Amino acid sequence: MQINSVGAITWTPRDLDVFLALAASGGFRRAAEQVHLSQSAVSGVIARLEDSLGVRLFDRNTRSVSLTPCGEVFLEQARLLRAQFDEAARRVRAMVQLRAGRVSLAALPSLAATVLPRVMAEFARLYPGVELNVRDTLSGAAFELVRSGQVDLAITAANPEYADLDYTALTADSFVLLCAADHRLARSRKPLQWSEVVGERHISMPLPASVRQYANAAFLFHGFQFAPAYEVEHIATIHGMVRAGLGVAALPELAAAFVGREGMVTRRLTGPDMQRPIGLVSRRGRSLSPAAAEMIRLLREEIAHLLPAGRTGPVAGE
Amino acid sequence: MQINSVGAITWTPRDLDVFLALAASGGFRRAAEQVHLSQSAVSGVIARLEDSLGVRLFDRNTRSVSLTPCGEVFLEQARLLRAQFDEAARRVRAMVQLRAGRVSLAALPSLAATVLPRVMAEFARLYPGVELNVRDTLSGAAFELVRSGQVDLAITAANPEYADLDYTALTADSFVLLCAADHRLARSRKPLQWSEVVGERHISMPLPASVRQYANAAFLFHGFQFAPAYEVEHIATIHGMVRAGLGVAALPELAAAFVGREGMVTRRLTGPDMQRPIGLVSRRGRSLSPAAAEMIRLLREEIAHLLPAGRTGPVAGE
DNA sequence: CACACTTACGATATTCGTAAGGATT
DNA sequence: AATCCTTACGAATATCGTAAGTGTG
Repeated sequence: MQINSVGAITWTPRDLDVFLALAASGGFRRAAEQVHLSQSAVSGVIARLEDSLGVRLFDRNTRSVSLTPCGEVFLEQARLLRAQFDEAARRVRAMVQLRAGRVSLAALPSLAATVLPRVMAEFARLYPGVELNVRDTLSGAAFELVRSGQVDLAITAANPEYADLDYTALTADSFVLLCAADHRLARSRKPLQWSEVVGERHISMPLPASVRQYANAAFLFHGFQFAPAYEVEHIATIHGMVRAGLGVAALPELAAAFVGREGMVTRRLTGPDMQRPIGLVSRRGRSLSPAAAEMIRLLREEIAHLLPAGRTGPVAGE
Repeated sequence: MQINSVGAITWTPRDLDVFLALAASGGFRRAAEQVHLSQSAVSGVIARLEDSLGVRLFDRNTRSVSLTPCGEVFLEQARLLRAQFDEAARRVRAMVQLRAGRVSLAALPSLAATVLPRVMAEFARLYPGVELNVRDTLSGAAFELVRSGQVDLAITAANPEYADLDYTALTADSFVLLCAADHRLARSRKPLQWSEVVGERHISMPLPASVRQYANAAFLFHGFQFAPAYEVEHIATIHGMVRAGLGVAALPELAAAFVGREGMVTRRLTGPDMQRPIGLVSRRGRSLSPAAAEMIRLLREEIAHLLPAGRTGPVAGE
């Protein structure tokens, strides 16, 4: 009964439920049952509520309980508040349960065009509520996008320049040679030595592409300058040209894995290792969204499926 | 660290403030200062919050604290929630402080046209945020409107038929006679006996009006049948007709008080008391809105001002 | 080595339930 | 006379703060 100076608001969702139950049931005892409390507890909650607002919220008599005009106003607000509580919890839980959210990632074009689409399709099928966002960029740009927070994740070749970012290896991509089915080198399926392919007409990508950089390095490692006959931007173009017999292509196996196989043959390139390390890049110390974590899981699964067994180390012949 | 089964949500506005402070300040110690708590308390609040949602909301390291993706989502929700809390308190308080709300009342036409407008103007001036709603109705309708909750309040003549409603007397209205300034009865200002006015040409209202009912009763009380020469609906019409010398009018003093005085004279009608009890009607056991309570206060004030001193009892001659 | 979050533990405050009290129909 | 809300009081629970612990830059 004392007229306090309208204390700070400290209502819990529970208090609101009690209020709503009382407003709905029109009786302290009935309300108490609904919320699994004793009447006296309900009475206490209501008293505190009224105290904190400085107004009587209910007109009580022994027969019935009804809202005062202020109570009506508060009822409206309490409903909104309750809904907002539920909404807050719902949103976060939807995100945790992968029913909502967004995952954005950057990937090397050679991966974005090959392994990634499968994973994306699977992800979209499993989690239709999650927005999916992919950018196919060169390796440097991928790192930058992660660093600036524009993407959650990048799947790209390792790069020690970006030591401030977390890199976790996924696999190491060995090179294969892709050639037309009627090509001379297509007669056998056995692994090839790099020296056997140096003299061919090669089709590759321009220098900024990691595919090309690793190819250059591989040739250099064996004492040759890599001078491709053609330089094209897209993996699909390489594919078409190889099939047409314009030349052969030395490609990381993940980049070659999904080109249509018809009319072409891939042969493993062995010899001193020249592998492309592929991994995931994310901001150090920042946790990933549940959706991004799940995307990683699916990626790992897909790659494990493609490159079975202990295929993270050097590649032996098939 | 234990993975609880995502407990029920029991966040207080305080918890939200702690969360918001931490998100804004990026440090437990700084957040603790902002909300006047110890770091450990802040740590505890955040831990409980994360526990209740089943997700980590912040990435912490010794140097900095930053929101996780789920934390970002929760931040958005927490802001809305906080705003909704404030809004709820604000709405109710605005109502208590008469900065918002609505008061609807019914009044007898004879009052609605005379005393009420002044009070309404004063109310509107003092509390511009409060919506004002008046219906001028006959006595019976006024009671019905209160009973059905369509108006908060009625100001009308007492009626024992509506014993289920609260009636609190405001005043008792004595009758006065209104006549043109050049009328024979206007020569004196002294109180009149009812017997002196029986023979005049009277102007009154149709039977349903309480003004007419009380006039009938007054005449009957003195042994006469009241047979007005004219019956008109509106007080302003009576006013015009009286001034034009078409007749005189026996009116309750509140109903006569505000007719323009020019060209007319009022004389008190004394003799055996025949007063019209005027009072406030509201629903029994239902509290009034702060605005309605204030309206009552202003009404009382205005009436006390009009009918000074102990003028609630029988009316002596001026 | 310094700074900042986490955990442990004792003190405090709040809340709940039982039971008695009071008021209204 | 019955019903229902309010108040009082003891018990349980939860929270806060101090202080020590741990990990990171």
